[in-house]
Formats: sequence, structure tokens, C-alpha cells
Amino acid sequence: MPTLADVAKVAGVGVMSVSRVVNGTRRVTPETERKVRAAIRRIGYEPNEAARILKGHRARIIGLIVPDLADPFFATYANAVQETAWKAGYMTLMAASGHRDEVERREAEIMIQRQVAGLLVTPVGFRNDHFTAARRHGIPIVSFDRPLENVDADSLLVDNRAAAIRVTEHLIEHGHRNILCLAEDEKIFTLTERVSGYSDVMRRARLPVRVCLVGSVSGSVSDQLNFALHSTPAPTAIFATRNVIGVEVLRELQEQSVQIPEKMALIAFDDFDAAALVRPGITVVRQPIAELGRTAASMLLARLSGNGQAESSRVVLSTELIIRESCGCRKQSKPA
Amino acid sequence: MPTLADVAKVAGVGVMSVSRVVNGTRRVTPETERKVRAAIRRIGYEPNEAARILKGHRARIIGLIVPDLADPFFATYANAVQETAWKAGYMTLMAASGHRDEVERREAEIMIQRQVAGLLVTPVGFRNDHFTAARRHGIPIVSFDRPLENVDADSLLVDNRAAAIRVTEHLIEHGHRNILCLAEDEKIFTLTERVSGYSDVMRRARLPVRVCLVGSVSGSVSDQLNFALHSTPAPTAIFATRNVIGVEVLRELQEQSVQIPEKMALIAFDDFDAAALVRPGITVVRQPIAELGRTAASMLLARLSGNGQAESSRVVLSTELIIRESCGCRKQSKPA
DNA sequence: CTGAAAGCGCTAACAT
DNA sequence: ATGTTAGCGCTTTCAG
Repeated sequence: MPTLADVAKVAGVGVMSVSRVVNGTRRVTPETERKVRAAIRRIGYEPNEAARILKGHRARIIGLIVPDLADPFFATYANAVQETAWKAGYMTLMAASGHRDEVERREAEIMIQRQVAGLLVTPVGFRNDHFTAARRHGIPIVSFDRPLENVDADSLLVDNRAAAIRVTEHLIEHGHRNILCLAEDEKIFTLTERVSGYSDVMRRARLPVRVCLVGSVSGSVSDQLNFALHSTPAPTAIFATRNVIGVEVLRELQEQSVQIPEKMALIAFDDFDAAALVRPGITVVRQPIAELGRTAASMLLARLSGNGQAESSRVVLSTELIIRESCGCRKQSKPA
Repeated sequence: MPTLADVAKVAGVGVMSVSRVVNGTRRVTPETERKVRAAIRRIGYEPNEAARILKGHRARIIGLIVPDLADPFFATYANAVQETAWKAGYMTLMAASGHRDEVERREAEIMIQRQVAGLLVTPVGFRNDHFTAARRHGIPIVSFDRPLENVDADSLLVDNRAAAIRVTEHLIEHGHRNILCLAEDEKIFTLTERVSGYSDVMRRARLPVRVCLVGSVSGSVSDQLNFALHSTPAPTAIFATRNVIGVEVLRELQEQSVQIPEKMALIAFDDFDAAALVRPGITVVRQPIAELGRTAASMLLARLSGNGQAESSRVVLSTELIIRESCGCRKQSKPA
């Protein structure tokens, strides 16, 4: 592989002229520039990142850490991030933490050690010292989907509370008084927010707050749903706070031939393929995922080019309620 | 950040002893090793990759290039690859080519320049010189899902022909004589294989080969499907050769209230959420995607540790036909 | 078994 | 505007 010195020799100039042309660090005679560019083209020179990094520069790489790359939500997000970063000349080092604190921690450490220029992370845990470490190394961080407590980082969140409030109110408008809220038993910021939005509305309306947890500790969706169906008074509507829960609820209701929305109304968080394909269509909260990815990446890129504010920012985007029929609405119409 | 020299100073030994302990390159006195390890722990030393790479070593990074990271197929695959690589101590640099030849080429070039240890790629095009370049640099390549012609690389493929044959025969067994095959108009290896499997079976059975192309050039699924539905004789079964085509066909048939499978049978390639949720369930060809990802990564890792064969290998995995009801089968039963 | 020195390719700092 | 030098942290080579 040809080096910068090789280019200099071929072009008949000093190494620094070449370096300056390549990086545009300073002005150079048009004549010199021409010679250098010609030489570069002729011998096919490409700068060596490793040497640059060794000199104390940052890699033109951004590190992306998410809980699960196979989750459609994060896949769409990751794709948008990668695309945006690529356009700005950055590659993306991606890692899935598998929802595990220690894995996330180790991944962050290795990325820091690799001198990534910035970190884009959806944190799973509460111990955040690995991220404070990154900040100490001067690596900017943007947290996505969940806030990063006690760390100097920008964050891009979605207004989960508002969405949950909207959902709950919509169901109440349809006349439901017994609304079941299904959530994961793990303590994930987004789910907590959604549950809290639901609870507030119910309390304010003096309706019973019925939150039901599912997961490895609390039992399967199918089991929990069955308990609820046979309780008195039985719920007449369900708010599924997460994409996979929504899909499982749907499967279970179909299995048991429970009429939607007559016997049971349903609104789920996150749009999914099947939601538009099944009859009746499932009403969902849609997050603008690709846009979120582009925004998150842009926030980080802004920091990298030094265009950021001094203090860390917190951007909150809102969601959209996609009305289909599972909430009780008629096709293409607004609720009564 | 502490350097190797710092460790040496603290431990009271030479730098090379430290290097040897860290890399296990050669035997050292237990006493020396103890001192070095203690010092490393004490000052929190982590080796600097950049310096290592500069010395001519490869980065412990593998490059992954796929057409689209948001596509559930590639997302699941990428997740499995990343996980497998991580366990072997490698990080994963991911890039989506957006199905574009030039982008893929540039991404490969940059990865080579970054000294990735190996490349895992799902090529979109036919000009493969960027990959031969990688081979010249001694970077091993595994091509996934599609072969890489004229390049010295391992490949991991799925038996698309066999799957298509199975699908077509299954529909014929159900008594269908007019079977429509819907494919993309772009020349993608996997789709070509599927179409060819279908055609062979139809020709052998002396039935009409009816391949219908959709895409940016040929028109939307909806349009093409409408043409076909009003042709004489109208098809009574459809083979959708790709996940998104399957979903769109399903949507269109529902829209037009075409009874499945009575008026129109349907088998699609790639399983999707909705396939199991809609009534009737959609019969699909399922690829073991996560397993494919793990296998592909393992093939590359084997090369990296020098355990590979001398000549390049070509592994072909087979698929599974998930029988639901859209093909005409009864629930939980085999075809007549 | 251990240490000292050279240099990988690049750029900051200085010199011209 | 351009060239020269030193050194980033590591490992290869050669001496001890």
C-alpha cells in the first residue's frame, strides 16, 4: 500500500504538502495541489487511519450500541443512522448489548479504546460510569430512546407519556371503563413512561388502574391474558405497551376467537406489518423511526464538527396514533 | 490513557516483557508475569489498537456489507453475525449498500483501508474487482446469500432452487395448473434461482410458465396482480418469490376480497409476522436466518484463525416449508 | 529469558 | 508556501 511519503516522492514535493492537500489543512499553491492530486491518483494512495489515530486523532467511526439489532425498531433506526453517518464520511461500528448491562459496558469500553469519534447509545442499565469515562476522553455521546442519567450527553427521546395518554383517552372515549395495560416486568424507561401515562389518565377519570406485567419473572403474555380475561369485571380493552406484546396479544385473542373490538378492543405501541394486514386492522402508536435515526445521527455529527451548543440538549419527538379498527373506530373514520 | 511503557515502568521491567505477557507471544518468568499483571491492573492499561495496526497487524474488526440493514432478513442475520464475532473478540463494522453497486464498492474500499480482518458481504452487483483487491491484501471474504463470481472467497448460500421446486410441486399437488410466479425485475441471484426452480417444474409438468415481474421498471405489485387476475385463464395460485412481494400480494388480495385459498392460493418466500397472524395463515418458505448468520461468521472466523481449508468452500443450506392454510392445506395437516 | 533500538505512516511544531 | 524533524504506542529484530 502506497504511503504519503510515496506520493511526495512521485509528486516531487515534501510530505507536508501532500498531507495538507489531503486534509485541506492549509492553503497550497494550485500548482503543488495539481501535482499532488495527480500523484495520488496515479499510485492509488489512500490515507492510513491507524497512523492518524496514533497521532491522537479520532477515528472517523461512530459507535452504535442498541439492545438488539434484530428488533425491527432498532434495525430501522440503525439503518438510518448508518446511512446518515456514511454521508458525513463516518462508518458505524455496531454492537448489540442483548439487554445486558455488562455487555453494554464492555462494548462501550472497547469502542472508547478504539477511539471512536462519538457514541450513539440506547442504554439498558443504570450504572453509567462507562459513559462518564467516554466523556472524560472527550467522546461526545447521544443517548437514544432512553435518557442517560448523570452523564453529560445529548438525548433524543420520544414522548411516550403523551402517546400513552392519547391511547388511554381514546379508549375511554370509546366507552371503555376496564382497560388493561400490559407491560414488561423489566424496568425500561420507555415502558415505565407509558404505564405512567396510562395510570394518570385512569386515575384522573376515576377508573381502575390495571397494570399487568409479563416477562421472565411474571409469566407469559398468554398466561397473564387468560387470568385477566377470567377476572371480574373482565377488561374490555387492552393497551399493549410494546411491539412484541402487541403481537402476542393479537395471536392469543385470535387463538381464543375473542372478537376484536366487540369483545376486546386493542391498541398497541409500535406499528408492525401484521397490524395493517389482519382484520380488523390494529390501531397503533407509530414512532417515526427512520427520522429518529437520522436526527440522532445528526445530533452526534453536529457535536463532532463542533457545531453543538455548550450544554447538552434534550430533544423530544412526538408520535402519531394510527387509527385502524381494533380500537372500535370504523374504517377511515374518527371516534364518536 | 496509560501506555505499555507506563506499565513497564510501574512493574519495573522492560517494555518487551509487558508486550509478551499481554500477547502471550513467548514464555516469561512467572515472577515477571505476576509483576506485569499487577501493574496492568493497577493503572488500568488497555492495548492501543491503532499502534498495533500501524505495525502491520489487522484490526480485530470484521466488515459486514448488506444491501439493507432495515430489511428484517438482513437485520436478523447481522445481529447473529455481530454476536458471534463479539464472542470471538471481534467487533463489527456494518454498512448498508442500499442495493447500489458504487456504494458497496466504496464501502469495501474503506473497510480494506481500515485494515479489517475479514469481510462478510452480500454483493449486489457483478463488478467484483473491489473484492479481488481485498483478497490481494490478504483479507479473507465470505459471501452470504449470493455467490461472488471470480473471487477467491467462501460462500454460504441457501438452496433457493430446491425451495422453489418444493413450493411449485406443492401447489401442483393441490391441483393448480395456472400458477403465477411474482418476482422482482432486478437481477438478483436468489430471485433468479427461485424463478428458475419454478419454471423447471412447470415445464416438466407441461403447465404454462407465467412469470410476472414487478419493480420500478415493470410496475407495482398491485398493478401487475390486477392484470393477471383479469387475464384468461386467470391464475388460481401465486408464488411470491420475496418477503415484501408476499406482503403486498396479501394486502392486495385482502383489499379486493379475493378468498384465500379458494379463489387464489398463495405461498410466499420468507416467513413474516403477519403470515401466522392473518386468517388463513400464509404458507411460507422459512430460512434459518440466525443460524445462517452464525455459520457465516464462523466460516470467516475459521479463516482468521488460519483453520480454513486451502481452497474456498461453498456451503449450501436448505430451507423449510411452513405449511399453513393459504396453500389449500387444512390446519395442521398434510396435503392430499 | 530479557532489554534496547528502530520504525510502521502520519501530522504538530518548528524552520526556512 | 513549503520542507524537516520528532514522536504517537506498539512489535520486530537483534544483543545480551
